[in-house]
Parts: sequence; structure tokens; C-alpha cells
Amino acid sequence: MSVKDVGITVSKDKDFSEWYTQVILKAELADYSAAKGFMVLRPNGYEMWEKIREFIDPRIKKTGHRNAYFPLLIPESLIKKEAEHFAGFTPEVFWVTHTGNNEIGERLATRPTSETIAYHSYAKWIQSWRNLPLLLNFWNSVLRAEITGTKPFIRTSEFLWQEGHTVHENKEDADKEVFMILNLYRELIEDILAIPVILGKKTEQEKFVGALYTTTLEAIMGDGKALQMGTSHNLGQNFSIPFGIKYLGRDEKEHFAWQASWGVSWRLIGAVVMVHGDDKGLVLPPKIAPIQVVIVPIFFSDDDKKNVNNMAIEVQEKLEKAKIACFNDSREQFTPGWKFNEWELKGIPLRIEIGPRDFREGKVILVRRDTNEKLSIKYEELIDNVNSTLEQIQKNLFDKAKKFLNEHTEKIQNYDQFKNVLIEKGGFLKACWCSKQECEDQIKDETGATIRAIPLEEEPIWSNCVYCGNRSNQVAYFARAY
RNA sequence: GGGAUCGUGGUCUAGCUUGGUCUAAGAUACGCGGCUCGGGCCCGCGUGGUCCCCGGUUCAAAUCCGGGCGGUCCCA
Repeated sequence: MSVKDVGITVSKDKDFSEWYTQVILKAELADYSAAKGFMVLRPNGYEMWEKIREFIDPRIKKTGHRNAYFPLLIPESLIKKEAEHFAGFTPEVFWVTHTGNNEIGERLATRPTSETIAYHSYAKWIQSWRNLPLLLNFWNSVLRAEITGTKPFIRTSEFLWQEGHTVHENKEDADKEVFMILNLYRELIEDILAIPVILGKKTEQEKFVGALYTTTLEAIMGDGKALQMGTSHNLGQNFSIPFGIKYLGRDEKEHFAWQASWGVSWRLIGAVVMVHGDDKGLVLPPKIAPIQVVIVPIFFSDDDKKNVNNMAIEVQEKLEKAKIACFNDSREQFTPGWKFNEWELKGIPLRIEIGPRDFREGKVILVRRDTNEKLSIKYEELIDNVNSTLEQIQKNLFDKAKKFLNEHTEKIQNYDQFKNVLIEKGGFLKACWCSKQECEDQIKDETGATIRAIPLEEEPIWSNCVYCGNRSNQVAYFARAY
């Protein structure tokens, strides 16, 4: 590998796919594995997943949810119980058919999601309204076979996620759950990952198979394609009826329960890469960065080495005391320049350089990953400066992404414009729609764009249906999506 | 689902068209030693390869043929 191949060799604008793959591999977030479509999550990536988990877990616990774990394998008879749901997943299900060399009686599906295996148990546990709501969440992985078009984090045959599965007395309670979680996800994605999203409902075509309705959070990636960031479903009674989840109500009558389910996956990590990354590699918002600050000591002589290293250790201790995640890169086999490039590739938000000059002057150098801006600051003001700079980076990344989203959201008047904008820059196409599936299907066939979301709050319409020209009755966000 | 393309030390690439000189070359990485190392330094010595796998053709295969596995891209 030539020296320059250590870094990212293509630009984000020029070859987005190649750029993305290189960032994932070279920043050591993930790697390919031996089985097709499967990916190894390496520590740099896993720690981001842990940060996501550390955000979600306490918040759902505070609202009464508890974590549990359900089996990986689901008997065929069980997964088939809700016909529509099963039909939706059929092509993606891996089947376990043997133990050793012996064929087993009833084949077992590896979970593509846990509705069926969980609700089988739920039916046993729930008898009365006093058992409700049942609020459980599972941190696990699911398996959905991906034959073609796999992409690390975005589309893999196995992925890590959390799936919440809750049971309620009535539709209103299930609705509340759906939107409470949707809002939690919005907070995670916008405030922590610094990615602005559009909230909305999925169309009948695009909703979760088996759901009454699906709500979604959608973002635009650096190449103008949309990515679904998370979903929260009201399952209605579609599962409680076939699975027999019944309870004796406050009215002393038997009712089928109402259910919700919701999830976000490690695909969010892919989104962080695609939204914030640049030609040098990964750019991490401080709130998701496993390491927020890297310290690079710089020295030549033995005297300087001693002084600078001592100062670096002091800086490290001060940062740790202030609960700032940092790493003191005291490795001697690499030059400072090498380290700068390496940590930039890995997306560390802030670098502190400490050299002999800084030591003598009682200063340190801060370098921002997002702007490359260099600041020389007084050592005594270290913590305040680091804290405020990290905040600025977090905000700047969100603002930049928001600006990009705005520039890639176009109000569409007619189908020609629709097609032109899609080809020229992608992004969200906000258009009026007659609500007929034929139009949705035709647009998908002709342009590849799907309806990503219908705004939650009804918006005034400004034209006839963008496809058929008949009267429209709602606004839809179209996009080409991952 | 359809098409294209790729697979050679850890990494990137040369070699493949026209089989033999390949007991596989270079750079980089890695290890040890040295070095004014502030933007991917430099110098010396050393380590490292089932040429993706299986089979076939042949006196002879990294090279040709068939199948498989895996990656990437494009289209649906």
C-alpha cells in the first residue's frame, strides 16, 4: 500500500459508494466476514453502538420499560400465525432444518424480528388489565437474508438493534407509546447523532407488514439518498387476535389487547458516516464519539520528551476528571503528522497538540476535526475551552446537516420537475399525491423514488397529484432510498 | 431477480493476453536499532505468501478451462 492509500483515496462527492466503504474499513468501524452479507462490528463501531444504547436504555427505563431476551429460533407454525406479517418476511428468512445430520420435525426460523416469538409468551402472561401495559424491550440481533446489494451497516444479513414490544389496553394508549418513542428517537438522532430528520407516517405500501400504521424518521445522506433511521408501529390488534393476547378489562369484559413495536438499528452508525464524513474520513459528533479528544505529545530531545509527556498526562487527567473521553497517544513509533492523519480518519472531534513550545509558553493547541481550525489556548483555561469547543462542533455538524437537508428538500409542482430534481440532486421531493397506490407504484417503477413519509400534521396541498394529475389529498415526501 | 467486474505476503499493486526463466517482484506495513520526528519523515537489518477454494487440461498452471465461495458497482 502506498502511503497515501492508508487514508481515503476517493472523494465523497466523486464516488460516494467507494468513499463510504473505505471510511468504514479504514476507520475500523467494521470489517467483512467469511459469510456473505455478514459484517464484523469492530470496537470503534461497537463503542458507537454502546453510546446509542447508553442514550436509549435509561430513558426507556424511566418510562417504565424493561429489557428482556427472547430466543433466536422461532417454530414455523408460530411465525406463520399472522399471515400478512409472515408473507412480508418469507424471502428473507433463514431456516434451521437439521440438528447434526438429522432433519428436525418442525423447521425453525431465525428471527427476522421477534413479534411472533414474543407474543406467544405475552398471551400466557396477560390476563387482566392489571397486567397492562406490558412494556418490554430487547437488545438483540435479527437475521434477514440479503442476497444482493449488501452494504456495511445499511444492509446486512444480520444486524444489531433494539426492538420494543409493548401491550396496551386500547388504541389511544398504543398511539401514545408510538409517538413517545418516535420523539425519543428524534432526540437521539438529532441531538446525539446531529442528523436532522423528517417525521412522518408510512404509506400502506411501505408500512411494517402486520402494522396498523408505521411512523418513521427519515434522513438524507451525503449522496442525496434517503435513509430510514427508525420506525415505531401501532400494531393494532393484528397480532393480539391470532396470538390470543386477551385481557379482562376494567369493564369486566374480555378484550384483545393493542400493541406497539419500535426499533432502531446499527444502521444509524452508517448514517453518521454518510452524513458527517468528509474526504479525510469519519467525522464524529462529540456526543456519539467514543473518544472525544485525542492528545498528541510532540517532542524531539529527551528533555522535551519528559516535559511534554508529563504535561500530556496532566492534561489527560484533567480531561478525565471533567468526564471528557480522551486518549493520550504517546506511541513513539509514529510521527505527529502520522497521528494527526490517523485520528482525523477515525473522526475524533478534537485534537490537543502539546509540543516543546507549548510547554514553555503554558499553552496547548486545539484542532477541530470539523473545521480544521487551530486555536492556541492557555493551559489554565483548558477544560472550559474543550467543553465549549466540543459543544460548538456538535452544533456545527447539526447545522451543516440541516442546511444540506434544506437544500435537498424541494417542493415539486409537476412530474417533469420531479424527475429532473431527482436526477440532478436527489434529496426529498415534497409533492402532492392522490393517495392511490397505482401512482405510488408507477412513480417507483419509472423513477426509483418511493414515498418515505407522509407528514404527521396535515399540510395544505398546492397541486393535483404529481403523477396522475387527478385531485390530490395529501402531501408526501418522495426520495430514492437505501 | 438481471448484468458487469474483481480475488497474488497484513495492505496496495506488477506478473496472467502468448503456461516453463515464478524457488512469485516492488512499495508499504510489521519486528529490532538509529534519527530535530510541529501534517502520513528518513537510514540500516530482519520477518512475512495454501497466488480465494475444489476439480480439469498439460511433461509443466498464479497464468488456460469448469464449478464454487467472497467483494464491489450498475440496473430492476
